[in-house]
Amino acid sequence: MSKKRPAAWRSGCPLNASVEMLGDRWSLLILRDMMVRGYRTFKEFLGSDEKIATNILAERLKRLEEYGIIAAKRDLKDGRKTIYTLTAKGIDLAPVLAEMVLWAAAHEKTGNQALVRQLQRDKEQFLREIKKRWNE
Amino acid sequence: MSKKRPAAWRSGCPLNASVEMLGDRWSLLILRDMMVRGYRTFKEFLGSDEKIATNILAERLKRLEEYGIIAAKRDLKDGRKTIYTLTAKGIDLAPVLAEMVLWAAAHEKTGNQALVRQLQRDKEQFLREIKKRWNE
DNA sequence: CACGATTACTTGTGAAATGCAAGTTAAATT
DNA sequence: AATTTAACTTGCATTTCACAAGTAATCGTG
Repeated sequence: MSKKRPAAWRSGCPLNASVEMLGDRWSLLILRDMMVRGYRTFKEFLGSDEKIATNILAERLKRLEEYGIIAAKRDLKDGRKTIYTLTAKGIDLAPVLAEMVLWAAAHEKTGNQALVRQLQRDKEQFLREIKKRWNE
Repeated sequence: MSKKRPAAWRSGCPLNASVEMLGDRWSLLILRDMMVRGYRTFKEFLGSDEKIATNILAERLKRLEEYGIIAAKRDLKDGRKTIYTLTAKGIDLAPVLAEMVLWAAAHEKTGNQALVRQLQRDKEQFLREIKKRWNE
């Protein structure tokens, strides 16, 4: 029942650690939703374009929390809701997401041009804004 | 038998495109091996620390080629070998890998400190060197 | 306070991906 | 000609994923 994380990484390479934490088809999209769109609840994540299944979303949120990338706490105003937030570790993923967005936008036909142009114009400022927003 | 790539992405978001191409536990490690270590053959990839299985490696190489991230050609000196190289699209992934390495190194206990320090000292020069090396 | 709606999950089940071991083919080396 | 090497392929057990349905706690409304 309870999933165990591996006690140690497959190798000591930092890239391997990243891949073991984030190398799947959903984790980075959840973080995008938090970072760029300001999503914070289960239901909001479910509403994203990619249509994640509820059991997968629940499992990924738990994983990300175990890895210290996000934090979960009850909503004080509405006890049904869980509020998910980025930790410092999670906020530090912004440059990774930014580079992945720029790469795909440069080589594939993609939408979301507002975000892409903003990144192309001034990536550093974009990253500063995300940090600032989350440190409030 | 023959795997079909999805005709269209799950969504138009560029991050989703990146995740669909690279969001698994092996693709980025193969690219790391090419980019950082200079590996170019099936056997070299097999020798990496993370111990990929031969069928998975074959499938991933095919995928990466289909996506235009790497190119495969026969070795003219040794007809048994296939030489895998990065395309321009593949070389452009260097910033993504660099940010993932820096992130993991900042938040996890990892090895490969030589690479990490080099990136921390001067990421831009590191990226220039990779480009230069691959454009020869 | 009863009752329907909402939120965040959990469970069941079939399909697909993964991992391991072994086998195959073509080309080079001895 | 026989052996070795490189790059796969195949078979099979295990794990993960995806879809649909169900459930428990909490909330808003009459």
